[in-house]
Amino acid sequence: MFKPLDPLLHSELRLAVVSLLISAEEAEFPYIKEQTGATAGNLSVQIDKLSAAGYIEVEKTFKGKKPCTLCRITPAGLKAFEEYVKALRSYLDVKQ
Amino acid sequence: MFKPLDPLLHSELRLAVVSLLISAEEAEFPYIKEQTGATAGNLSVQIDKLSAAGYIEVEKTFKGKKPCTLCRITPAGLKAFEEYVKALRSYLDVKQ
DNA sequence: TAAACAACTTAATTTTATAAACCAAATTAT
DNA sequence: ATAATTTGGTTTATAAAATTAAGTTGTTTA
Repeated sequence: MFKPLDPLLHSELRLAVVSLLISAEEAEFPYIKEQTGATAGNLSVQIDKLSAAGYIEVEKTFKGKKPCTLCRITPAGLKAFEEYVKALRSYLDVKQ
Repeated sequence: MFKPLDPLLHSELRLAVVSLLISAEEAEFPYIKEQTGATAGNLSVQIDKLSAAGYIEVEKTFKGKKPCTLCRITPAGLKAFEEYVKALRSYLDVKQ
């Protein structure tokens, strides 16, 4: 009846990050922070979790002298997102 | 960009309960328990939260001699669900 | 050169979800 | 009759998660 929802994606902030990265293909930490309205601490933690799960990849470079954290979606992340959306439909597609 | 998600509905079990009640218009505790696969304790807690928020109404009656907890969606619950789905779209509608 | 800022991370706190334990009444078995 | 089991839950305790607050490192600006 109801398909289980990937707990890693069933989180407002992590879902926003993944959604953003699917659209953007690549984004910097401050940009994600601005777009999601998250605090830096929260975002840092959630990015770590997505990265640990292999849903995104994080590259730490420099932009001139400033550190720059670049994030990208991975194929696994894209697949997980698609599965999540499919599972969600079992909750949302309700004949009223 | 990303609309906030009603935390009361952004929970796997509570979303399942509301989804079920929108389809069924009325359901008993054991039936909801079976359909969602939840434990009685967890379900009891989440039903309380939905009820406290006015998203569902809970009627305690008897079926013969056995207690029977009946749940129904309320107009507020239906509206909240619709808003939630609308908000979710801001995360899911992603042009790949 | 000291204060403020950028870009984070780590640690602490709060919130939330889940599970375990419990309760009361009814049914079934002995 | 009464002891054990089942039904239908609730309450309390624990585990996990999200969020915030504090701290770090290096940089720019006054």
